[in-house]
Amino acid sequence: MAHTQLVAKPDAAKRAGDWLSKLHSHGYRVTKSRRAVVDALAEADTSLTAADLYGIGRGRHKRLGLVSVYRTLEKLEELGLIQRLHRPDGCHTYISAMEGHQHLLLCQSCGRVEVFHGDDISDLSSRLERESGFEIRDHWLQFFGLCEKCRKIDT
Amino acid sequence: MAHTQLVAKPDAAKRAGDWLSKLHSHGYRVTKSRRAVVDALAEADTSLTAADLYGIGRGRHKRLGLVSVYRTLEKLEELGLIQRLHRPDGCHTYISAMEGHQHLLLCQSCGRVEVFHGDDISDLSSRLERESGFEIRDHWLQFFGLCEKCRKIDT
DNA sequence: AATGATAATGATAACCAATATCAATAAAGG
DNA sequence: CCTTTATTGATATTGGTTATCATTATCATT
Repeated sequence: MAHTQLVAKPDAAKRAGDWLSKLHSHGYRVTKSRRAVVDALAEADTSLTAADLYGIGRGRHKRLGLVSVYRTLEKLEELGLIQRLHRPDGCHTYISAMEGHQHLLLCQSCGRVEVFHGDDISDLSSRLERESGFEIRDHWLQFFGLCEKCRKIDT
Repeated sequence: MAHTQLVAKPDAAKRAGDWLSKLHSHGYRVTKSRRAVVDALAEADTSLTAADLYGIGRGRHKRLGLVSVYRTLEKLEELGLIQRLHRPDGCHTYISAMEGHQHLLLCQSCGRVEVFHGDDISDLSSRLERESGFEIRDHWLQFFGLCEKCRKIDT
């Protein structure tokens, strides 16, 4: 197992621009609604729900509709630019996907997300395929807890 | 990492009896509705939704209501007798919890669930706590794919 | 076995995230 | 500038889950 390390997030403005050009290069139009959602999510350092993005996005584009938030997120996920997270209550939140599939550390209090590298589960995965006969297509590895700040606040 | 091994499920009738006595010993009453849900889930070899259990349970107890299914599942989970699983679409399914927290192998086609042992993520967990400052309280490790039967059927 | 306090039930309504509908609007290549 | 058509947003709808509440049934006590 390689050394585990936390990953620093790249610059938000650059990322937003990258996402918009990627949308454009795939035949999707760059609209004010999409700009608003992309900017909001690219700047975030926590995972956000569609409702969160709707609230933030309307600060930038007053006419923004909730449905457009969902549709934009759908496209961004399809292009592999963001990752949809599953919360224990069944709702979804979204974060930018830095490089392919990520393993995550989620704060149950403030929503902060840390991404980590260095855990190689491919050998576990292939062992399970051999022993179970399954063809493994996807996996989730997520840790839930309290981040450093929230540990101090929540006693 | 210890040797990974699949786990065989214990006898269904015994398990159902155990669950009912555990409910009783915790001050919960043993009703026909709860019997129906408990029996249905204890016999299952796949994960089931609340609606599934409602359908199966009504074969045993005609008056069974969907709400009682949810309430029974809530109690069983509270007592650590079953485990609630999170599907990518946000819905929930339920399986019997054999021994504490389980790591899972889920068939995306038929719902079959295999439990496996031998993956020790406690060292990964404690390493992440040191490096991130998080206090880790829970985790998910789930693999999704096709079981042996469904691989053959779905080409 | 009968009683009674109260946990549990189930029909119904309510809730909420997510999706479908559809006429009106705006992006972007020509 | 202009036309095509992808996109928008208000609204209605879906589907899983939870809340409400009068009625019923469990089970320790008698």
